[in-house]
Formats: sequence, C-alpha cells, structure tokens
Amino acid sequence: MNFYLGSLSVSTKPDMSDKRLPIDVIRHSASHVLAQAVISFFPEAKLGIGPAIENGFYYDFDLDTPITDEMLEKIEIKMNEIIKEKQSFKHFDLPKDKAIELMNQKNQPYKVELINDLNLSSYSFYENGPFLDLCKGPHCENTIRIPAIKLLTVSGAYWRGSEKNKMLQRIYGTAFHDKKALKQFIFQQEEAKKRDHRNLGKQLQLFSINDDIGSGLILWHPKGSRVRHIIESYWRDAHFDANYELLYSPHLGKEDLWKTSGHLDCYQENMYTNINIDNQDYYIKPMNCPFHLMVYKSHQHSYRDLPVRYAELGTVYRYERSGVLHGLMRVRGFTQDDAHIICRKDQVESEITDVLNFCVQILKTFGFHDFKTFISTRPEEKAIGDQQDWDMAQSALENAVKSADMDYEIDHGGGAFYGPKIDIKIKDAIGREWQCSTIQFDFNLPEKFDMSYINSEGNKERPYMIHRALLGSIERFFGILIEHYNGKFPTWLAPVQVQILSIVDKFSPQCEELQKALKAHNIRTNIDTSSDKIGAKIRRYIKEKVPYMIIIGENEIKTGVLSVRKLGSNDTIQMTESELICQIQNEVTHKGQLPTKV
RNA sequence: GCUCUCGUAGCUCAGUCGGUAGAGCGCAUCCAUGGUAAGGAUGAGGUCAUCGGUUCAAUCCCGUUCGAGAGCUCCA
Repeated sequence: MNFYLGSLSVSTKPDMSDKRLPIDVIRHSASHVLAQAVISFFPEAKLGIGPAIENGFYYDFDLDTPITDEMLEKIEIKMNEIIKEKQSFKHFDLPKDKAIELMNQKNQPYKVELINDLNLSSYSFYENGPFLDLCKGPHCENTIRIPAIKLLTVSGAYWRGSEKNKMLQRIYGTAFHDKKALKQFIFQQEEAKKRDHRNLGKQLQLFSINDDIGSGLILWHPKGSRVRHIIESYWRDAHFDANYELLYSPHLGKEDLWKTSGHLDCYQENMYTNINIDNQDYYIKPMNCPFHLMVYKSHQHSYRDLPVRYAELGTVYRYERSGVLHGLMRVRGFTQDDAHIICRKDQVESEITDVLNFCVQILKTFGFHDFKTFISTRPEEKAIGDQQDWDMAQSALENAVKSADMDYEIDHGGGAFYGPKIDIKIKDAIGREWQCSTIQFDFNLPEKFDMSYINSEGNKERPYMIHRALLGSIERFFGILIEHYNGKFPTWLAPVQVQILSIVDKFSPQCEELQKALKAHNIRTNIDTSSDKIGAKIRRYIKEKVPYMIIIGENEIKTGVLSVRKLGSNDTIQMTESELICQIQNEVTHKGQLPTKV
C-alpha cells in the first residue's frame, strides 16, 4: 500500500557517523525540502504525502495553480537555496489530539486525515527552518547533506491512489549521493528515451498506430512483420521440438462459452461488447483458454495420452482504458504465445520443470540472461481448489525453480484465486526489468468445463491444468526487444541482414548477382544502386542499423573479394562470398547475441 | 476514465503579441559517376487535428470532439 506517509516505508536508521546516508533518507529529506520550496511560493498549498521511491521521491500537493515547467525550475532553484542554508531537521513527538490540533492550525486537512487513520499512541514530526511535517523519519541531520537533487516531472495523482478522491499535483524528483551519480541517472533516463521503441519503430519503419484505425491497434509494417515472422517461426519450431501441438482458434465465441469459463462474470470489463449474429450473442476473445479446452474436450482422453500440450499464437482483444495505452507495450489487440498443459498429478512437477527450462532457453535466445522469478501463493481470501492441491502445486513450482538454479522470491498470498504461479522478470540492456513469462496453475477451468480423462482403473478423473506464456505478448515483447537492442537487431532477427551498395550505379548487375547468391542461402538482402555517393549510402544504412554492408566497386569486381562493413565498425573487412555466407549462417544458427554495450 | 501538457508538410520542428505559414530531412526531376557518416540545382507537398463561438478578420483567443505524451489506476 503506497498511500501512507512515505516515511513509514523507510526503515533504515541513519548512521550519522557514516558519510553516506541511506539513499532513501536523502531522498525523503529532499521531498521535505521540495514541499518547503512549494509552500514558499504557494502558502495555500495543502500537503499530501512525500515518500522516497525507487528512483527518487515525490510530493503531492493540493494546489489550484497548475505547476508549469518554468515553475518547476524555480522550485528547484529554491530547493538548492534551502539546502545551502544548512537547516537542521528536528524531531519531536505529539499525542494524537495535539498532533491534530497542530495540523489543523497549519491548515493541513490531509495530514489530519492521516493522523486519524494511523491511530498511533504518538505522532512523529520533523521540522526544518520554517517547515513542519508529520513524518516518521528518519532524516539527514541537516539539509546540506542532500548532495544532488533534480526535479523531473509534474503529474496528477489521486489522494491515496483512489479515483474517488481528489486529483492532486505530484512533483517527481530524484536525489543522489553525489553529482556524478545524479548525472549517471540522467544519462540512463536519456538513454531510455533515445531507444524508445515508439521512435525507433517509426525511424526503422517497423510498425505504426493509426488514428483512423484506433488506439492500441498495431499496424505491422514490412520490416516489423519480417522480424515478427522470424520470432514466430523460431517459436513454432521450438514448440514442436518441445513436444507441443500447435492450435489455431477463432477470434470469437458464443456467450455461453464465456459464461461457462467465468469470463463474463469476472472479466467482462475488459471484454468488448457483444456482437449479435443470428440472434446469438458472441464475444471477441480476451483469452484463448476456453478454445483450447474445447479442443481437449472434443474427444475422450486416456491417462496414457497425457500430458497434452496445446500452444497457440492466439490474438486476443481486451479493452484497456485510453490512458494506459503505450506504444507496443500496452495495446488493445495482441498476440499471446499461449499454451495450456493438461496433465496428471504425477506429471505436474516434471511439466513445470520442463516449462521453466524451455522458457529460459527461449529468453536466452533473444539475448536476455538476467532473470528473477517470483512464486505467488494462495491468497488469504476466496481461493478455489483444496489446500492439498495448492500445496502440491506450490511445491512443484518451488522445486522447479530450485532445480533450474534460479533466484526466487515468494509473494505470499499473491496468487490468483484459481491457482499459484511463477512470474519471470528479465533485465534489459539498460537495467530495466520486464515481466513477460508467467506459468500459472488453474484449478478453476477444469472444473468449469468438466474436463476429465480415464485413469488406469477405468474411472473418470480430473486433470491438472497449467497455463503459460513465455514471451507474454508478441507486440510487447517486440517493443522490449527493440529497446533492449536499441534497434540494432542481431543478424538472425534483422529485417535486412545485408545491404549491398554500389560505388557507381553502373555496377547494378553485379549487385543483383550477389543478392541472388545470398538469397539462395536465405540471407535477407537489399541493394542500393541509387546515384548517391558511397558516403551518403553508408550513412543511410548505419541509421537503418543493417548488420552488414557490402560495397561493390571496381576493385571488388576485379578481385572477386567482397568489402564488408559491419554495423558498429568503421573498418571494411575483405572476405570472400562463401566466408560471408558462412559467418552470417553461423550467427543465425547460434542466435542469443547480447546487445552492444551502452 | 481522471489531472496536466500538447496537436503546424511523409518525418523532426520553427513561427505568427489575431491579417490564411517556414527550415532541415525525405520525395520528384535534372546536373554530377563520385571509394567508406550528407555533391549540387530546381520542384511538388499544409483547410496549421476536428467542429463551433468571439472578431471586419482565427492556425493563434474561448469552448467541443478526436488523438498523443507524462502520471494516477489497471495490466500481457
């Protein structure tokens, strides 16, 4: 819960003898200075909360005047003045009634609300200079110990995170131990901005989103489609190798199907409205599960048939509120790399282990090597399935993670009502974490769809069901890949692998000949025989981030040796056609290339 | 959905304190045939997102709708 006094989340005691205070203490102190600066400009501002957060701090204000970017600059200047004044942070406690009296006197209704709700025996306050705040602390001894600050953005935030409450203005800022660390942080932010998949998607002509088509609906351009096709081909081959069967299922289904599955009860707010066909209501699918289960149910299964592994690149549509849409990362129509494993109890653990290893294999192929796993267990309230099944499933998940030798954390009570799960987070080239993969037990759907198999005694038995997605959504994963590689796709993924450049346009026939030869080896090649100078052409394909450029001129034609320029290198390497083909094929076979260092 | 900010050529962006607009890249044509990050010239392209209001006059001011961005909330 993030709506308490931010200070409550700071548990570290400051050690004043240590020159390096905990970063949260510095940031939290900086948030007080921020509030102090804002109050100095707007004495009427009502204070919300001001905690330290992962990459900095914020403070919420109820203030009628909108805070502009220029104002933000002024506030930051003021903050630096306050810091230089070396104001001491003084701490004192008050009983509840006195605390409320003090905050009423300061005209701070939100603080009064917090005091009332916290219900403690005494309330802690911090004071520095003219500024006073309800706060558990701890703080720096004085403001000069806040070494480097920067204000970042202003945005809206609901009081206590609830849409029902008033929207306050939130100022985000950050603080670091020294100017160098602050600079590094700003550099990282800028780096993230530079490799924003929305910009790269436009520059590299990978995809677009068209207003006339609709928000959150992706148009895959030829180059993006090419990359997607490569991803999907690899994915399909890998799934066949791992003994999955691949399915295709329709994009909509009758109302009764979604009633049975429970989606109309539990998920309707994310589903698009009904389509009436021949007096029957149909719904566009937000998930693939019911279709896969229907395939399972299309005939009777023996215990000998299990496990059944059905996978599909299934395109689903979900209503997402307009404000949450974001490039490829959050869309309204997307393709899940979905699978459902239906198995016997005695197969559960090995299935989970296999899925986990398979998942790691696939993620590594795409250049991700840093993983964190989270096991979410049975929620306290309303969960279906008996405790034995939950225990069995949870230990299967834990054993699988252990045997894969992966670090994991347990999120107690964090599972869905229908079963426990493992989520896997991957770290990208600039240290950001993304959750793509999820492996979930489902004790619900087998019940609802009355799934069964015939056991060795000839009796009907309920199978176990595991739902999993490895890349998550192809759209989102593509967005993450673009940013991970900064648009410089490794050779096996690059939409164009080789760009052939002629020095002079009269060498076109030789270029075409080479292209034909490379194409015969499944190498994706384009030719530029335009009348631009070679320097201009090289510049163009560096910007297009093509892995290989081959320059064809008089010398090459005479010697029969190719001049090859690799992306990221300013030198040309001489190699024969077969050497080049061999090198590219080698990269394509091995995959898994890491992004270049930032 | 909510708060704030924004919407000018295919792209990135100037600009007009109210008198219907400009650059660079890209595109087209021509000249140039040049060896490793931009050769030169000419030209085409815009109801200044939409609808309405104020005004002699709106791209600019006010309001509406649509869309985008940063957040909140939610989530793959």
